[in-house]
Amino acid sequence: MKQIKHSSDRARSTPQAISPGPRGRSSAVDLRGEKTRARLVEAGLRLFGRHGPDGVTTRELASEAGVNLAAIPYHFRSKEGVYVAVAQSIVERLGGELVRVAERVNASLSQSQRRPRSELIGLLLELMTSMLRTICLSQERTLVGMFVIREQMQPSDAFNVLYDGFMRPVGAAYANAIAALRGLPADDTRVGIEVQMLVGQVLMFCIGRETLLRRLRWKQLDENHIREIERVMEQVVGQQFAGAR
Amino acid sequence: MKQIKHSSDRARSTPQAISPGPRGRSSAVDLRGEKTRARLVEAGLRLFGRHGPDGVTTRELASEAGVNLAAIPYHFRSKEGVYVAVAQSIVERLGGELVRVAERVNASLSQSQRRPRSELIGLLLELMTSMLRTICLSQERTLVGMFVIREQMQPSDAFNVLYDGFMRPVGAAYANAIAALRGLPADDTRVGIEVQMLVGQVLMFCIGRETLLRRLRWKQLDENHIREIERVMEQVVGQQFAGAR
DNA sequence: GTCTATAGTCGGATAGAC
DNA sequence: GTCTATCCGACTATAGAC
Repeated sequence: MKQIKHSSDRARSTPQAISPGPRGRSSAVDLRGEKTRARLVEAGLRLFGRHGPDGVTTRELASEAGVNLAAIPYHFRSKEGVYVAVAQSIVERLGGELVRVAERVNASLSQSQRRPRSELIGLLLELMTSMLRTICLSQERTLVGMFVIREQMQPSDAFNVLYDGFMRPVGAAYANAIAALRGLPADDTRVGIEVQMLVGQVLMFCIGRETLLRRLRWKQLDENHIREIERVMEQVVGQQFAGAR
Repeated sequence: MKQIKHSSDRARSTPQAISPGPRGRSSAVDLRGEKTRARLVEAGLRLFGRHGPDGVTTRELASEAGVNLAAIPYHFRSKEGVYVAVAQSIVERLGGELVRVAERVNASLSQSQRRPRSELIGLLLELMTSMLRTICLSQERTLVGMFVIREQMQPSDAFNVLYDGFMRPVGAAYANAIAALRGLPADDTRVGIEVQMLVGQVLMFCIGRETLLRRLRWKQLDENHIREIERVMEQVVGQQFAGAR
C-alpha cells in the first residue's frame, strides 16, 4: 500500500471476481488463464500469509507463481486484487470444513428439544478442535491463520469477505452452543464475550506458536502435541461449563 | 524489508542501543538529540503498531515525528533500528505495569505455604485483567498489542527483545499460578498449554476487536464494556479452576 | 544535530509484439 | 493470454552546507 499508483486513480476499488477473468471466453483458451489465476492465488496465500500485502512485491508474487509479471494486472487488475482473491479462496476452502461443522452444530441446536449438557459441550469441542486443526496447525494451514489474523488487526477490503464467509457463521455456532449451555439468548452480551474468549483459546495456538514452542521446548507441532492440546481443551471446557448457570 | 539497500551491505545487523545515540556527548547538546529520538520512537509505535515495519516509510515516520528525514539513519542507523527501539520502549513501559504484576504474583507464590484456591485464582485474574487493560484496551494501548502480536506471527530481531523483556516473565507467572492450582510442576506440558489458552482468552480482545465490535454491535470499547469483560472472565476462570485436580 | 538536495534502486502498472 | 521492455513515481540512505 506504500507505492502510490500513478495512473487511473482508485475510483472503482471493487476488485473483480476471482473466477471469470477479465472477459468471458470459450473454454479452450480459458484453461491457460484459469491455471494462471489459480497459480497466482496459491502463491498469494503462501506469500501474503507470511508477509502481508505490503510485504510482497508483484515480482516476487509472479516469480513464486511461475507466471509473468503482467499477468497480475491482467487477471486481477492489481496486486490487491490477488489479495482479495486469496481471501475468497480461503473462504471456499474453509467452507468445506469449518463452516460445514458450524452448520451441523447449528442444525443440531435448532431442533428445539432440550439436550444434555454433555452433548452441548461435545458440540462446542467439535467446533474448537476443527478450528484448531483447520486454521492453526500444519504448516500450510498456518498461512491461512496468519492471513485471517492479520485481517482482524488491520482490516482491508478482504475483511468483509472473510467475515461474511466464515467468521459470522462460525461465531454464530459458538454463540448458539454457549447460549444453550448458559440458558441465555444467543445475542446476549455475555454470550458474545464468551465466544470471543473461546475462539481466543484456540487461535492462540496459531498466533503464539513461536512462544508456545519456546516455552515447552518443542521443535514443532506434531500430531502428538495436537492431541495433547485437544485433551487439555476437553478438560478445561468441560470444567468451564460443568456446573450450573 | 522490500526496498533492498544498496550500500554498506548488512554485515553488522546489530542495531545500536536506543539511549546513547551515535556518540556519547555532553549533556547540553544531547538534549535536542534525545528529544528527536524520543519523538521518533513515539511516532514509530503509532505507525509500526498499525501498519507493521514494511507498511511505514521513512518519510511518514519522520513527518509523524516532526523531525527531519535524515534524523532516522543518523540516530538509529536505519528504519529497522527505530523499529527495534520501539520494541525496547514497549518492554520498558510494560515493565512498569505488566512485569511488575507478574513479579508480585511470583513473589506471592514462592512463599512455600499452601494457599486457598480462591487466592490463587485471584492472582491469576490479576494477571489477566492487568494484561487486558495494559495491552488490549485504550486506543493507544492497542498499538502495543498489535506490535507484539505481529512480532509473534513474523518474528524479527525485535522478537527476542519482547520475549525476554516480558513474554517469558509474564508467562512464567501464569505457569506458576496454574501449576499451584493444578498441583503440577510449573514446567509441565499441560501447564504450558493452559498458559497459552488463558493468554489467548485475553489477547483475543485485542486481536479480534473488530469482530467483537461487529458481533455485539458496540461502537467502541469503553470502560463499561471492559468491566463487563472482566466480570465474565472472573466467572469463567473461577469455574475453570473450581473443582478438584 | 539538523537540514536540503540528491544519488541510486526498486516498485507497480502498462504498451504493444507475438 | 502471455511475453519483453519500459515508464516513472516513490523509496532509503547519504553528502555536505549550516
